[in-house]
Amino acid sequence: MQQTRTEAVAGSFSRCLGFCGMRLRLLLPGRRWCIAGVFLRKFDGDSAYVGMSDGNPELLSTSQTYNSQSDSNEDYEIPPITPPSLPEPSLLHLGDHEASYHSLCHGLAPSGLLPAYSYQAMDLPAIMVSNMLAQDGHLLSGQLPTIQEMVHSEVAAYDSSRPGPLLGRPAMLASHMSALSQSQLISQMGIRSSISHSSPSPPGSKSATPSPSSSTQEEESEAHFKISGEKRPSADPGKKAKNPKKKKKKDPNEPQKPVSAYALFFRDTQAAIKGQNPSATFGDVSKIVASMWDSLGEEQKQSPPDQGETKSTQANPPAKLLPAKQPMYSMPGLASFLTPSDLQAFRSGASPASLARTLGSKSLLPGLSTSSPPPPSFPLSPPLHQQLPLPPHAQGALLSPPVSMSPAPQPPVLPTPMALQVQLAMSPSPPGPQDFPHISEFPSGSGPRSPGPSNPTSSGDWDSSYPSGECGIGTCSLLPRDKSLYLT
DNA sequence: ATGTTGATTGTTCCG
DNA sequence: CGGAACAATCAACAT
Repeated sequence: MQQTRTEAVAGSFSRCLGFCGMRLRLLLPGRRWCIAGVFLRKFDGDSAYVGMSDGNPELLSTSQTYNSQSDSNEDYEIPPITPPSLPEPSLLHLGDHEASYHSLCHGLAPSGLLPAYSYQAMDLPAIMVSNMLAQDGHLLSGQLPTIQEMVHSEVAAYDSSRPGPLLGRPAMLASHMSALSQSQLISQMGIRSSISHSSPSPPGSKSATPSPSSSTQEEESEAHFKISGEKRPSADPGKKAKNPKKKKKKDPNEPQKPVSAYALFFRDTQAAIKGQNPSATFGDVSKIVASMWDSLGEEQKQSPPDQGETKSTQANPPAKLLPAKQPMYSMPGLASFLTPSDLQAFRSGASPASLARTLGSKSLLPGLSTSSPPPPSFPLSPPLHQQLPLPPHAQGALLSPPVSMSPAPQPPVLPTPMALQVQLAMSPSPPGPQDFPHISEFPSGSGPRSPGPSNPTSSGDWDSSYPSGECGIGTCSLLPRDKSLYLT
């Protein structure tokens, strides 16, 4: 079964003709190919979204294949998988985000099938999305659901417009949640966070008490209770006694302190983790997040946690750097790309520590420390984590199978243009030559890069299309910067 | 101590 | 008394 499904997946959309930085070239069913300029993709097991070069997401549906080949999509038996050995840190340095793609895209496996673990990864429910920026760089928060929403609601938004494949099956994997590589998580988050932050408004409006008044709290609170009819917290019974001092009521009017970087990180990450592994408890998630956090590297942690959110920081430029509408804290979330396997790794005890090690800060922050990227030693059969940052040409060689494809532009599934969130990430602190010219190209959508004309049959083509630099660390460094953004 | 999320529990009010 | 609405608490972890 696994194979079957895997195959389906591979056949449907995982032929990765090339992947570089934020661009993904995919071979679609019907021999069509597309360049996903940006993306983010969401997998709910049946489908994947890929941001198209034109900024519109492309839905790659695999459901047909699945259906035809498997009895029920709903119940996959996914045996616990042992994640392939984690890649060397060095391998990760570039590609957090590639990692996720690889899981999907490395259709190059000898058998043409994706490794089981890959398939599992795809199976996971929510992964997702990102680049919520409009082509012009505006955040699409209003148009696209936040990641969290997507994760939890399982893509409701998309589903609504798309009958078919995209059903999330959140619960399905709970028990099998499998391993996610930290790197993937991180990379995913990187992309995603921007989204989530775009809609800062806490969903839980309930707590969002707009405490109107601002006088003495006590009085106020009392008045509030009276007026609203709500009950004031009566002397807490049992639990409170337990830890009475734990929470003292704080002044509603009191300015909120900046949330710590870790908190933000947690926020972004947990959604992804949960999405993939609904059954994960808070404790589990917390541990995972902690591991990931560790993996991020001290360097970043050291940065003052006053992110953009903090007003005080506004003096700092992140805001300036970022496109207008960008949330200050636009660290791309890892969340979206979490793969089950990653979680599994964590859960399985697969030593978070080791993971952390693996994900050393450098891995995550290529841009920052592109330093010693040992030659990619990733296995031929690339396991899950083949996120390696290969030089463009190298990637081309590896990733682009000789496939002939005919250009076939596909109608964007989503109304909302996906944006290159990357821009955001990049804009802030460009360690290198980061003007991603190509980015500007993409938005045009119908540009040359688009599915049409170009006939990316050969890696060379791919390469030529995209300057080597793109795949280089510099480009990939976008993700890595995620954390930095948090910390910014 | 505070923050992260989500579930649970406890409290109060109303019909 | 049951239901609704809301607040408080808890979990693990980092700051």
